[in-house]
Amino acid sequence: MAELEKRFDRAEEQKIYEKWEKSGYFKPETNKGKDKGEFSIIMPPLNANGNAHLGHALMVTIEDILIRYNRMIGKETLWLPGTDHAGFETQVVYEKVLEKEGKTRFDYERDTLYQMIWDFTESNKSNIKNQLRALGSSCDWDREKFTLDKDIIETVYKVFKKMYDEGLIYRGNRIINWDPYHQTGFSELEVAHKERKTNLTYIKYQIKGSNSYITVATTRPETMLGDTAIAVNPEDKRYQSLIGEIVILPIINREIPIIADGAVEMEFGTGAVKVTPAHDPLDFEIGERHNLPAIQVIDKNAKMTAEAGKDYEGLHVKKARAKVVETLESLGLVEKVEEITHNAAVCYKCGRDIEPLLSEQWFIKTKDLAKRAIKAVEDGEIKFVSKRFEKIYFNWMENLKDWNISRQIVWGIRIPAWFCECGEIIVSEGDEPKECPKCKSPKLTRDQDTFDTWFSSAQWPYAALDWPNGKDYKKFYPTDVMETAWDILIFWVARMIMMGIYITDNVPFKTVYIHGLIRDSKGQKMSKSKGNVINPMDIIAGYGTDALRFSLVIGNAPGNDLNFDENKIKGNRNFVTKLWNIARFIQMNAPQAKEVSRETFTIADQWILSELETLKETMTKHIEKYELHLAAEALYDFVWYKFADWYVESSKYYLNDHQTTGNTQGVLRYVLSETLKLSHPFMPFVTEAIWQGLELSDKMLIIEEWPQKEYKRDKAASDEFEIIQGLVAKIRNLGLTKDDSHTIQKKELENISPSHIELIANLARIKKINLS
RNA sequence: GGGCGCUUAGCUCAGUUGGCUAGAGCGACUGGUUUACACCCAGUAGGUCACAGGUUCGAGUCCUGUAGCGCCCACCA
Repeated sequence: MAELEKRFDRAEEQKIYEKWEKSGYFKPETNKGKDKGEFSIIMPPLNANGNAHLGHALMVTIEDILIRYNRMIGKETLWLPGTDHAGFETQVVYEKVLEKEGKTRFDYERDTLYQMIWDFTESNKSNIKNQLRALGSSCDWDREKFTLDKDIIETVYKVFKKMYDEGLIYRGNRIINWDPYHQTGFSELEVAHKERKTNLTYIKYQIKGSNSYITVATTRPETMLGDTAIAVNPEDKRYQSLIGEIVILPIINREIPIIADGAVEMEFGTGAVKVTPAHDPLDFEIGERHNLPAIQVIDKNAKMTAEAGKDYEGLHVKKARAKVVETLESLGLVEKVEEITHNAAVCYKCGRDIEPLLSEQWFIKTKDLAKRAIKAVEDGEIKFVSKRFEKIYFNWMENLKDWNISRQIVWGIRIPAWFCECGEIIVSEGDEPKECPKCKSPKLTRDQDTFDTWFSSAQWPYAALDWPNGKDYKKFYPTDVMETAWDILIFWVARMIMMGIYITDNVPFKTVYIHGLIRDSKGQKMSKSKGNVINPMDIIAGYGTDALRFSLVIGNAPGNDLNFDENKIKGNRNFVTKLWNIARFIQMNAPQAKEVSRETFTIADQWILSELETLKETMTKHIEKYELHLAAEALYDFVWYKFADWYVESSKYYLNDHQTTGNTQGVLRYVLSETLKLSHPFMPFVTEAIWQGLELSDKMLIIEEWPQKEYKRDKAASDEFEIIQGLVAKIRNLGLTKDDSHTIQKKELENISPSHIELIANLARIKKINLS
């Protein structure tokens, strides 16, 4: 047996990890035949476009704790790792790489660009996987998946076709959020809103056949070139008589009707609104209800089209806006201009303006999918930790819109649809179609677009498990826990629930554990631009993985954001060292396994064993309830303030008495080994290192059994030991030295056996206690 | 406009279904080189649990309202 070093060497962590990985214990097969059931977690696929951050560290820590605990319980435990191509996100990252070389993505052919991003992604993947290893992730790397794996794409295609055939997916020319800078459409979720001051222009439209006008207010005067109606609220008394009248659209001189629609707010502006179905989401809806034509006056580069008239064609919207206002003013049609603050739609990544415009895209009808997804949570088939996230989930699901799943980018899963000249759309889940089934023409062009990344990640739970026939799918679906951060609750979790139920007729997971965001010490979000990002690998290098993991978990209630504080890490590094030193003490003083005899337990033995039983119960209960922060706290308290401070201290006295030496050694080793098992999910490295260093068994700690109830408590003995602790503390605070003696009154020793007076003197580090 | 949180010791936060004198870590202060550990040991101080009502034998915990802070969603053109 090699002697433990003075300090736990962080470099050992890597070796321990290699041993584990080589052993195959990360695989569910480790517990095959134990008949304790299954436990599974699919790891949220990591974006393969950068390095691991502290959020990943938190995710891995929580999941790894659950996995290691369940593995020790004896369940067949699957933790499936994966990476995500992260379509648009990765493209944005990669565009920055290109920018440094003075290029843009439009400088490359589709296939070349795809290959370049592929290579970029591959190198990131291997980095990030090594970072997960450094964090101690005991996931089954042989089952790793990538969202662009062949089998995943096949699943995505199969599902797309099924949804198309069943009418849940349709292609439509609808208003979408277009990003002229990135040249792609977005779903509602990728649009951010920025408060901004802007002019609200009041424009007069002449009513046909009269000299009177109706005034509308708009922040986007240039879109008036595409107006096809004026709308007022049907309840609005001011405009009752005008409904059905025709107005002359200035500049263009188009005749458009005044219509009534309930969506119009009477309080805003003049209560009359210009309707531009092609360039405003609300107007689009009004247009649909009233069968209004949609005239596209803005193109995908945010420039005016020919429809806007030759005076405006080619002008950028901002220039066109100024020109329209100028022209209207010269015609005397601008009533007034007010400055207002409103929320402008911008790209969530770069903050540039979003242009709502008409575009052919693929949409998912979400209404029915949402209904079932809501019910599953209402019925408790899926539970959220913490429960408050259910409210957010419901709030969003009840207001869902159809989901635009097509993106005009190269990096992603290409949509398997072909268009024929005859107008037919062919969706194929497999090979490229040879000819149009309708007109038999062989001239088919494939859709250029790719899927929204979330369309594939929404399918992750069943796709990664090889739905529908895979062995893992049959055994582990639905998974037990989906663990992720709250900021992708609706992007991802909600959509997985919808897709999972639709495809498998079963929920994709039973519990959703939501963790918080990690902020800097001042509570600010970490971001590259602020320069306050902390790299978990630096923390690991400085303090060790165990200290980092423990710090991320202790005192952090599920779902709450966490302010990262290096002092906390330091404190928990000290805790790791504490455990290490307990082990060193035991190695020196109880080097061999010893049988214990229960009949001759000392009060200290009784006390620590009783406390240990309590700890086992407490920790098990907390972990089962996903209260990892409380489990960690109980562990910390036991190891430091009970085991180290009192039991190890009193063992110094008992080890010197040959009558109690053997039992004390046995109990020291026993309590240590049980403590290591209980600590292992939280601090896997140091515990395994001690376990093997002290040769506590011939198995690795990672596959030891989670501690079960073992000792019956002797309450009287434990109580007595606690009274002694109080007494000792009091005496120690008197500032006596080892040569002093101290006199105490007999009545203070009421519940203490006289045989323990020497123990008290010993713990108090004084020579002798006299009684008076 | 709708929704969700937060407000507990100087700082960062716990506090499970309402139940003993409200806890931890860090910091501060007092004392201690004790044969595992100064990345240590024994202690001390510090809180009208944001505020105001209510329910209850009992409220940090449940209800109502107020204030401050934060976040999410949303079609004020």
